[in-house]
Amino acid sequence: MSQGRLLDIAIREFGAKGLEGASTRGIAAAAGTAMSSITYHYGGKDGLYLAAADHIAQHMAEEMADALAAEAGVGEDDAEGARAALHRLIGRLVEKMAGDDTADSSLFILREQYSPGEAFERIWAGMMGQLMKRLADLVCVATGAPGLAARIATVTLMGQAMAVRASRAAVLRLLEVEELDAPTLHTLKARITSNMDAILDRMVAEEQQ
Amino acid sequence: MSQGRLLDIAIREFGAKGLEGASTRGIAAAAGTAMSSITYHYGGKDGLYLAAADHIAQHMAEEMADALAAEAGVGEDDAEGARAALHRLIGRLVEKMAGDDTADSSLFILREQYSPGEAFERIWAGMMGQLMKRLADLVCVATGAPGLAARIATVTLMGQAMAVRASRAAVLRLLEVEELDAPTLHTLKARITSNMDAILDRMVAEEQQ
DNA sequence: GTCTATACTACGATAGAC
DNA sequence: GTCTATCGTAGTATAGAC
Repeated sequence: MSQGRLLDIAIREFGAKGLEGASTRGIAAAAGTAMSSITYHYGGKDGLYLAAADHIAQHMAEEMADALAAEAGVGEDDAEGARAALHRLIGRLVEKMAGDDTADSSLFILREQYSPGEAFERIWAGMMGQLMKRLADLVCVATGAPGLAARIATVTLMGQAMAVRASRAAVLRLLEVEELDAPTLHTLKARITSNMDAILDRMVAEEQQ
Repeated sequence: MSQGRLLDIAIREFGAKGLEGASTRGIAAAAGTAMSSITYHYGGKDGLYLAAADHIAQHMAEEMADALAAEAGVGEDDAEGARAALHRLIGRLVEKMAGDDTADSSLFILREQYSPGEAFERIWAGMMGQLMKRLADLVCVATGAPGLAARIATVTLMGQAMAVRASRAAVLRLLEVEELDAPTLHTLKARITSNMDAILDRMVAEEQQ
């Protein structure tokens, strides 16, 4: 029995039904194993839930690792370098949010944010916090805005990337498409990139006035 | 037994655990009534779920009704009027998303968008679709951008407003606050408003070039 | 390590008292 | 209309075979 496969199924089930709502029987059955193997490997339902959170954090860290590493060299006063780094990171984020493979883990995270517990702690510590703080630092360097203003702007940048994931069905309805096809995604990415430049330019102007 | 109160509790439970995960026993107990009264009033679990969706649609329609009505008079070529209307509508949306009273229904809607069914149909038809299409029309008038470009821009505007709701815990962590207090919310609203102007200005420039 | 068997609790639906 | 009682099913945990 592959533990990775069991964790993927657990993420899907916990994401869809929550810790209480999902059943270890259902998860075990979907993974083609006995329920008691969950007890053996993870100590029970709660242990499986935390292991699922760790699995998400690890997977996301791997997905963003190269993108984060590539931007590690941006200096304190390299505004253009910071902006280019933001373009790459937000662009990567939009692609991830648009892809189908983030659906299950996104729902898991969305729910965990609704009532944050130990699982959110691990996801934040594992990857999410690192990424968001890095984005905020880059906004700082790109605009010269103070920390708090940069962090608030970061929230609005991330929100644009997350819209296609959190509000997928509504977005598809509004755009009158069946799925997020390549041309639509390309147009959306271009819009978000252009928005980001417009926002950063305005923040630079606000700092200078 | 107040049916409104039962539906509020149902929205909370269904939002947290999903249709399968939530239990009619738990919902009835929280509402201080017998489980069989759900069967009597709504025919069963599925009926209660759809009634909860209708309740959300009705409540949101009431909350946004005056804001939508006030913008109904914006003409076809009134770019400034359209921009002012966008400011008011998005501002209202940010406040709603920041408030605690949208937490339960937001989670219900987020989950329903993950695997849309009859319940999403009703929420979209009842309010959400109307609001998003109106926003897109206003972006059209404000920028002169064609329909598809305006709808895609609308997605990015809505995303900024929804970030504080969908990613609440992460936002609080990044901003290093315990809750979304008035000064923080004010700063965020100002940022989103300013972002919107920057985006719309850029779209106007893109159309003219 | 993975399975079956079992004990106990909680689920949704329904029938019927009032 | 709202309640209690009951049925069949499905849940977690655990013990123990292999």
